[in-house]
Amino acid sequence: MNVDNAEKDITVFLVDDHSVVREGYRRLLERSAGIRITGEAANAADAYREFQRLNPDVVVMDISLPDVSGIEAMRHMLAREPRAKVLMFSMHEEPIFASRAFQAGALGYVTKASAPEVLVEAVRTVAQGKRYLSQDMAQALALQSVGGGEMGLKMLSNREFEVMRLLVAGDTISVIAEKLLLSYKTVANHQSAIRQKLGVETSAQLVQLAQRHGVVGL
Amino acid sequence: MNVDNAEKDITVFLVDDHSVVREGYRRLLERSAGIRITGEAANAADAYREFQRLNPDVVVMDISLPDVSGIEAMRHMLAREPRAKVLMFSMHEEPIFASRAFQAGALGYVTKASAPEVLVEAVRTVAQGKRYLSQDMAQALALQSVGGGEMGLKMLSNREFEVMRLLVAGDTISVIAEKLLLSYKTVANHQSAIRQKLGVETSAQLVQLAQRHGVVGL
DNA sequence: TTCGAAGGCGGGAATTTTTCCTGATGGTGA
DNA sequence: TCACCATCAGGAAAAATTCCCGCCTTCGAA
Repeated sequence: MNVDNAEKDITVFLVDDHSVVREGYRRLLERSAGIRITGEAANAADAYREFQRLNPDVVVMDISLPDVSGIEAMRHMLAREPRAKVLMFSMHEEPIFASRAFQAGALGYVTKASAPEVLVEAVRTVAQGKRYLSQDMAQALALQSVGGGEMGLKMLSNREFEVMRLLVAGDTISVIAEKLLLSYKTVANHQSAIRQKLGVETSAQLVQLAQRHGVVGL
Repeated sequence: MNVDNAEKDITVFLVDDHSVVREGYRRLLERSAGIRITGEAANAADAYREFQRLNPDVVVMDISLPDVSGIEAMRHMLAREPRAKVLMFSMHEEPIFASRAFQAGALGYVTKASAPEVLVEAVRTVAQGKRYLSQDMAQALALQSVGGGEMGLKMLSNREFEVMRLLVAGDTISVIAEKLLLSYKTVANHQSAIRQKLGVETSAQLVQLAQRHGVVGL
């Protein structure tokens, strides 16, 4: 924290809806030399606004946010500032989430189950503009691509995937429309497309399929 | 530990599988006077062993653990030491979790979405042997009991239960009607009754509720 | 640069599903 | 016996879903 380092400090912006978890990030990262927390947000809307104002080196973003998903929030940021470096930090161990995150432009993906040092390591790596993938996730992703695994969910577009997750979570069409700022009709149409693409007839089947592929929470 | 403080400090034992989250607990609680972290564990097995050794005043336990659930772990502890004070700290906003936690003997339940001070407050309250329930959860639990909510699959008639299982299994109304030798209308009407009695709006919610109650296989 | 494919959005109309109300039947316990 | 409830099912109305369409925007290939 002396002046020499100040210009080299990596500024980090935290996005997570659980304040206790943010405390955890903060403590871990601030204990590491050359890393400084420059701000926090608990939801996507705040995150986007603060991100523009602070222009941090790295955004550490949880996937599960109260309003829209962290992946959506990241997309939003990247649309405005394509050089933003986003590190996704999620409780989801399922490779599909990492896959989606990278596809949407994330530079890194780390699960919360990882050792604390992994997060620090990931932040440093991402700050340099390099990709980072935690060990366990790399393993899982590799196995997935080899095994050919879950054909189904891959054919969903981003929007469809988003809608599917909320449907599986139990949200009604109306609630989803509100959350995603879409019309009821659009969401209903997405739902039809999802059912068709995945070849399911009932919501229960959709839930089961999603659960088999590990798309459980948010 | 000198004698003066030892008898006044509240000793807290943390159980959570995410180390970053444990850091968050630790930071928050240690910043509060009169609270001391005496140990940590990342899974139920370790938690149980350490609990016996350390005999802390309060156990702060996450519900989601890698091996068995935090509720099971708590049950285990209470079997050995009925006076153990366990504060459940979970990401689940659904009242069913709080309900089950209290039923199993928890003294407190706080969601991770709560403000940090709430956790500290809860630890102090629980340490005194008093129950603690976070504001949002109290609200949800109250509404649930008033609204008749998901008191249980018990209020379903035999026929309704039968239909529910098939619905959860993914069968369409038509298929169920065939299997049970009923008219489409009858099954559809049963479905309506089921939804109403269980207080769910979507099939996905129904599946989740059924799964929580262990109606998974057949 | 132009073109076409694809994703995303949402309206309209037809169709299907769900809800709500009603009545009939048979069993059960007070 | 009688009240009650589970079960079954039909009709009508309401809601959800599907299928079709058109309009944008983006993006990569020609």
